[in-house]
Amino acid sequence: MAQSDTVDRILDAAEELFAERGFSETSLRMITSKAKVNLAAVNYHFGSKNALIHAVFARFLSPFSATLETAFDDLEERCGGNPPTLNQTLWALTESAVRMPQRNDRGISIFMRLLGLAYTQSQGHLRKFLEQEYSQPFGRFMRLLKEATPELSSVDRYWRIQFMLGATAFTMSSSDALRDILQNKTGVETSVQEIAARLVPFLAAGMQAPDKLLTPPPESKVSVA
Amino acid sequence: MAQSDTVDRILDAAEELFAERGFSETSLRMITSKAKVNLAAVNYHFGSKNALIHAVFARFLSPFSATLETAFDDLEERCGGNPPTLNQTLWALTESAVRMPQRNDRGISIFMRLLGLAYTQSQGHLRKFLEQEYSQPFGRFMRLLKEATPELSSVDRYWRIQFMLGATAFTMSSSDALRDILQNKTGVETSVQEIAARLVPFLAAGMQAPDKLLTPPPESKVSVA
DNA sequence: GTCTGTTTGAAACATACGTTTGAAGCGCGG
DNA sequence: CCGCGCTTCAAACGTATGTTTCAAACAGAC
Repeated sequence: MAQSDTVDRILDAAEELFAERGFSETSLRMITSKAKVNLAAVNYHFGSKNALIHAVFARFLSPFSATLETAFDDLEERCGGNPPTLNQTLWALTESAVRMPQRNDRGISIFMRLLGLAYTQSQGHLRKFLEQEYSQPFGRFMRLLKEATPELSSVDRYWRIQFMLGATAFTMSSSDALRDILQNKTGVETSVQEIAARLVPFLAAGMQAPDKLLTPPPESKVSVA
Repeated sequence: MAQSDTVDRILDAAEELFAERGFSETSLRMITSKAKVNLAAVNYHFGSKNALIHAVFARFLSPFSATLETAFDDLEERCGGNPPTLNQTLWALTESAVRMPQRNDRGISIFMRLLGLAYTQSQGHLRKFLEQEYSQPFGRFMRLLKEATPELSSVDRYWRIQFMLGATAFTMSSSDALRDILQNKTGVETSVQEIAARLVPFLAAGMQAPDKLLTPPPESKVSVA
């Protein structure tokens, strides 16, 4: 291709390997040999391994971020002044993720897994990069969530958002494995879209759970060993 | 103490470092220098780094597993034949975790964070170790969940359990950080117990969400970039 | 006190990593 | 054809890792 396809081959290989093995556990040598390029190419084109990680994220996060912004625009316009509901907000998010232009059939899975890893493998530099690069759509999502759940105290909302993020990031980060397990056990095939379709109602219900509900642990006489 | 406290010092240091940095990112040299023991001591007493990781888990998972079993025994006895409710089951679990005999004040946080990491940093050997070592209480928990949610199809239940695990593991694995953020933003202090008290209702509500509820994405005209 | 098995200690080993180097190869305008 | 950017390549560098080695220190039994 026009602009040296070496850089794309590296990004493709890195994306896939990062997704299936994590960042620290993936060496530049694995990446370059999978991409069939010279080892030095990574440092030549990207500067460092960390910069490569950033580039991998930027490649799919930037289009996603744009798609998401227009989805939120549409949503807010459609609601004309009234704040969108929780369900609508969550759907706008998952729809944007699912509709992303894919490089290949596993695109969505990789995308999800990488996002999960980003949250999970607390690589300081990655977190910083994502925060300062994509703070706008993230902040907007938070604002929409806030307007959609006015009945929650901000502390309650804070924790429940963390729970949502957790359920999402975790599930998505191992969606491939979970799908395979289910497939083996029951023969049921599951698409990422279906997982999302099950996840959203779960999240919405949890988010709107009756109350802090400080259920006293029901009279347990557990004798601690 | 009697049986060389070297091994305990190593376990203490390893536990703490693993919890705050992850497994691959923690070197044996960090561990041994924090524990003030010789580098070779790890390989002498445990055999390998992986075996050390297993030992760290076994040290708190075995008592926990025992505590959990008696909690489930109590619960089932108290229900006399009837299957315990979802709330009861979840509470039995979190109660057991919280009531664990602690080595120090941060014990619970470390415990939680390690569990989160175990699920999250897909170290093949760890997963295998945990599966074959603690399959019994885990399987029992699954059975209780199944009996507490007979209205769910097994596929629905499967996914919702994953969502619960995700919310829990993720939240717990970063509970320290999340607590600090909230503290800085609002000045509110939060104990692990309080997090659990907020998490359980969230999980229960999500688990019992109305239905698969295949909400059609509400008429979006998103133009994908 | 001496012997024996266990534990510690300092040093080295082999390997893997991210990164750098400098020469070779390439495409292209002059 | 030459010369000049950009890119590729093989090789090396420096560092960090997990693990091994073997001698010294130790503790308890006789």
